[in-house]
Amino acid sequence: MKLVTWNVNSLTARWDRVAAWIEANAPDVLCMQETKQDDERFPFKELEALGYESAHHGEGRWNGVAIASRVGLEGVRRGFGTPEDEHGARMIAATCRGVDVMSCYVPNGRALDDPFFEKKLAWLDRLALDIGEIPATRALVVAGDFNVAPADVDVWDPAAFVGATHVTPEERDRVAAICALGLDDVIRARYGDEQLFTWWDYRNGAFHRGWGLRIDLVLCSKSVSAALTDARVDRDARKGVKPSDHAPVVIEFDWPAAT
DNA sequence: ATGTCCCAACTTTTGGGA
Repeated sequence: MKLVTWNVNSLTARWDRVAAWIEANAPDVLCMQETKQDDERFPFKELEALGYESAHHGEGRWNGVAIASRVGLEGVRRGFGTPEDEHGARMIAATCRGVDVMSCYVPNGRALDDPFFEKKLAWLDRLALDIGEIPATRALVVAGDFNVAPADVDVWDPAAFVGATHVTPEERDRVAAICALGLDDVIRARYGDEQLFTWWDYRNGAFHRGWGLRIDLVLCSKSVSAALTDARVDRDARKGVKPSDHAPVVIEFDWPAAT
């Protein structure tokens, strides 16, 4: 099974590229963030023509998350059903061939002294509560744009981020707490100390200068990570005409798992 | 330090957000 997470930065602006990427890569499950559109514009029919059923949690101009699947899509849940939902359409969950999948767009936080930073922390706390205890038999993948670089190796220049969001102990502790529920950051587990990024600012030629962050994560429960056969970042998708500022993160795992 | 992109609207230019 091939599962992908990709912050597309407007599915309206990105549809041609996303469609071409789907055709070239044939994911079984595609989690998207920042669709930036309402259900009226969401390409349900176009995705269906490509073989996917999809579920969207959108709000229009901002945010918006989706899951497209060609291996089933059951038990769709939009948002947490708690006050943290006021921070926007940022979480959608569904079960795809027995794997519980969450597509998340964590609030950016803006700046350390901005009220939105505390809301970001609260949102991450809510995500941890929503995940809760993970039974050993449960297959769960929590994927998306976390807007947190889990460690300094995930930052092109840690000195440039002193005093900024995405790198603080408060944010990193919360991501670590989510992993401590029983989820593996499978890219980091696979690449050791190697530096690799999933996001590069549009400004300043950041992509070509290698100024990036690894903020898009795929966190897998033990039953999934034990079946993992590949995990990678499709950096090439950040190249070319009208790219998203994020690259897709791709994982593959044997599923149903070998017994 | 801020050179880009995307969206909406009091829309052809500006402001907000990332």
